[in-house]
Amino acid sequence: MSTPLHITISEQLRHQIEVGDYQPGEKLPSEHQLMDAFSVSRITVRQAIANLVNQGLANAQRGRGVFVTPQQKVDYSLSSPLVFLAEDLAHKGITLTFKNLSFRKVLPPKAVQRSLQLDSKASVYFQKKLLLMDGATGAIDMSYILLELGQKYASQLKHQMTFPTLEANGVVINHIDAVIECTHADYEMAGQLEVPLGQPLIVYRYTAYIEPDQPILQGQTISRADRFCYSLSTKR
Amino acid sequence: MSTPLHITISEQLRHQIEVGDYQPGEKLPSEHQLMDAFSVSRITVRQAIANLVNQGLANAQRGRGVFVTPQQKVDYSLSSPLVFLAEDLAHKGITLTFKNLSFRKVLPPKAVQRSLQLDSKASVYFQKKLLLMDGATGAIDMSYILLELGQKYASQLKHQMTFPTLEANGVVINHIDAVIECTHADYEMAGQLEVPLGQPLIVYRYTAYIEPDQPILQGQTISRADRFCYSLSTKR
DNA sequence: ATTACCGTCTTGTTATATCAGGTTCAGGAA
DNA sequence: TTCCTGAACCTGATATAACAAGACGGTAAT
Repeated sequence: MSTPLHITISEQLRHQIEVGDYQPGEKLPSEHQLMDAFSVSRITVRQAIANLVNQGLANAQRGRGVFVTPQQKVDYSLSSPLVFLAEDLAHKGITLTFKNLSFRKVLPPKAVQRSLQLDSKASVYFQKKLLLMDGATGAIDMSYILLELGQKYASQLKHQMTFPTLEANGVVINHIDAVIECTHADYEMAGQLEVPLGQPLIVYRYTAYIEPDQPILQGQTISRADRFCYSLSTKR
Repeated sequence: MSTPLHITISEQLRHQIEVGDYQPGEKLPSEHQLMDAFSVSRITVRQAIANLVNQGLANAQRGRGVFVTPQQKVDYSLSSPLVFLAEDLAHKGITLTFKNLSFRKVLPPKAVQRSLQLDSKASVYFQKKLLLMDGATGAIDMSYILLELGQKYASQLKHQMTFPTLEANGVVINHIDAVIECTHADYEMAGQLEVPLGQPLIVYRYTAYIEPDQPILQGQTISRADRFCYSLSTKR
């Protein structure tokens, strides 16, 4: 027996999920039922379920059961990030809501100072927003914006996404430098985004510039990899 | 005690890794040592280590021990994907090697037929390449390319990346539509990319066009999220 | 009718135990 | 000196067991 039992079990369940034996949102058999069905111990069954959770195929809810995770991703277009994501999603029947977690004047960390080309005493506004799609957590955006802009558009920034707010107020963003990478949810992030520890998160790190080459905004959007993807078009 | 022991342990180890008590590549204490140190059972220690592995902080090697995973990512620029990645990496002292896993004429799946605007009987070339960075697995690229191009540049395509090969032969790519998303390694992918089951992978799905609006290439690069990131510049 | 409580089901945490199968290295055989 | 082998150590797989704690539904009390 070269392949472990827990792999055999999780692979079979995975197959059943993929062919639709278990529908998205449906409850999988309980640990006891699986123990009986496969004649294995609870540890083995739990390992198999952990495999599914780690693959993003299922999510366990204490006291309730293990459920098939629906696989639907929201597409965020990087080619036109200024488009109102909310409206874009509304077309697909998804409601986007915000929760302003923080909006305050701070002294930015050194790295931000550098990329925003600030002198060491300059304050900026720090904003942290939680993005909910149909009420479910989707992403957290944390960014630093030049003091004057933050001050001027404070009320709007608290209720809208940053790019559209700037755009709507005539702040023309010339270009955005960005890096996309993927990390894991640490204990803290896992709690905030309501995912199991270690689940993949997409980090979109950006710096936005206006007119000549003046950086005005720097931040990162940390999104749940099971609910977000990014699209782009590279032109020559 | 509201937070579980395994979380307490993994969080402490995580902290020690982050402050450098354990250096990248260094071996963590063995399970038995951790059992003694924290006065817990082996199951608890193993759960704690699983937490670290799931967070991409450590990797376990049977018979050898658990080691701190080095966190160094290769940056792939999407704004100029035609640049020779190999040369780009060479500047950073990283050697890029290839392994051609497959190169053959096939009838493409329906989705590819559509995006390459082919009629249902047209064959294309399918290529599958394994990308190694300093000998370590980094990514797998699978793509479908128009029959004539595949045939013409077969020998080069087997040893180089696709975009630079086309570019070097005067095939001018006009634009690339792409989507970036993040998935989990299933059992098969985990084996090919040498990561634990469920580790995050970045999927770069692309369609490349020439001249008027003629698609010539469609594929996806599946890369290890712990070793890859993508950078881009969005211009207005 | 509404609320409170309790039993049952379910997952989470943790301990103890055993065998399997890699890795490493020292010591002995060739 | 080289090679083989076995002890010691390490992680992986799996069983059994017990208690904790969240969810849920039914029943009894208000």
